[in-house]
Amino acid sequence: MEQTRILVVEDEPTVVDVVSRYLERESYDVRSEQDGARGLQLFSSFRPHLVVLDLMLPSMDGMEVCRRIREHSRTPVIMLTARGDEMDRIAGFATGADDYLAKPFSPRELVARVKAVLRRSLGDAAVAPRERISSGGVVIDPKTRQVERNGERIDLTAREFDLLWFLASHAGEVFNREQLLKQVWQYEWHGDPSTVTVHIRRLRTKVEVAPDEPRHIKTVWGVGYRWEA
Amino acid sequence: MEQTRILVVEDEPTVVDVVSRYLERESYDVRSEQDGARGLQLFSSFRPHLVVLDLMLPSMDGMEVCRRIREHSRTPVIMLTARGDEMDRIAGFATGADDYLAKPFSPRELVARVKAVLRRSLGDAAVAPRERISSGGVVIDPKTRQVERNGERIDLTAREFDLLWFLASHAGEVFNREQLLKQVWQYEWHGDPSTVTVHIRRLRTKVEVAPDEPRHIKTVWGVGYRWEA
DNA sequence: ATCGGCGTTCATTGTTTCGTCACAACGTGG
DNA sequence: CCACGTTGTGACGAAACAATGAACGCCGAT
Repeated sequence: MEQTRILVVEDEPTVVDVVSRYLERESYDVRSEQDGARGLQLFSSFRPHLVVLDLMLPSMDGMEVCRRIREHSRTPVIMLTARGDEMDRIAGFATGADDYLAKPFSPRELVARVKAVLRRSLGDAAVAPRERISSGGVVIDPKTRQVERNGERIDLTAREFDLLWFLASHAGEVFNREQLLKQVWQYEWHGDPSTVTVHIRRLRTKVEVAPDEPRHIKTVWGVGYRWEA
Repeated sequence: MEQTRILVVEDEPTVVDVVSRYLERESYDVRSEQDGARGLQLFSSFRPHLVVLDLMLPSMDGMEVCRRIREHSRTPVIMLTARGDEMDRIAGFATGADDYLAKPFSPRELVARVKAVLRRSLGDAAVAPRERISSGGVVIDPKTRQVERNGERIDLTAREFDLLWFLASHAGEVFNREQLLKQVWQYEWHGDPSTVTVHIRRLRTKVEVAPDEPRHIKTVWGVGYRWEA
């Protein structure tokens, strides 16, 4: 079981210390960084599931960090702010954080918010560890990003894998093309829904035994697609 | 199955992204527009049940948009504002918004307000999560769009499913053909009421054990149809 | 600079579904 | 029980939608 990773970017050591201890007690994998720029670096390598971000930071402030993160990821962000005027400052710009917490806050409150955000913004599937899915002879491993069918390895491209993973980890649910574009492709990207169609087709030729009579990747006419276990 | 539609008019892409994600997670049908004028256009075609509106917008500010909306519709509006003085400004003018939210707000808070306002305007049905209905041996699952009768899977087309979902989720209520056209078919569409008759028939042949002696999809003579559990 | 893989888009073809109609059957009230 | 309005039926063409095949451009590796 993969631990859920949380990145804390905060310059006050005591806050970092307290927050980390509380989060670790909930068995999250916590790492921290003291300034914005290095926080961003760690974000890339650590790939956290959630970021706790102080608004006031050396070298690059929280808003900017948040914006950079959002440029290429949907990782939820909880913003820590001082009271009053700082709150106002955020108001002008809208940072797009998933939640805000005004200092001083109780660590328990933060833990509660972290859990709520993880559950609600990413869904139970994302809070749950990313384990291998085995579905009708098809094994999908998100860690190695490898797929096997009856022991035979199947080579998928990055997009193909992401699409397959999303569908299979929401087995049974129907998604239309717009939803798939939003979920699997990067957000804020207005692509052609037919892109999805083509990727579905390529996935079928690789994953399905009989691509023209798909057993798993079903078409729901007039609606979208569904992974059927 | 008519999804509740929400229009978000907000120029900050990150806010749009976060808000959309949270609302979509509650299975609302969300669309967004970046400026006031285009927001109004989308309002006409999309016909949302609720509008989330930023006060500060390019091309036409939120208050003006709200006023225009109110000229010909009662669609509820939730207004997003920066702190303090802007809040006061709105209070002075009466914009006719149904609720206000000061930035920065947590998306959870917004979702809560959206639900509260929707409950007031549309009733509980619009807020209730779309979960599986089990009614007289028939199980209808809106997530997977699958229907079962006594464990046997029934294949329905998109329209058939939507019609069944609507009827079954309003069990006991009678609807005439006009009402069904409005509720189940696309917003504002002028079609032949006999279309409904035909779909009812097709539904019966698939869902009913004895289509000519329907147990669930009852005809109310001279009025319309009713789902009987 | 060139090549090849990948992701995207487009035009075309193939398939499913929808809406409509004419007519039959039915229920109701006179 | 007859006449009339309402509902059910079967079939068909149009429209909507999905699958396909191919081409293009981007980017990183060679």
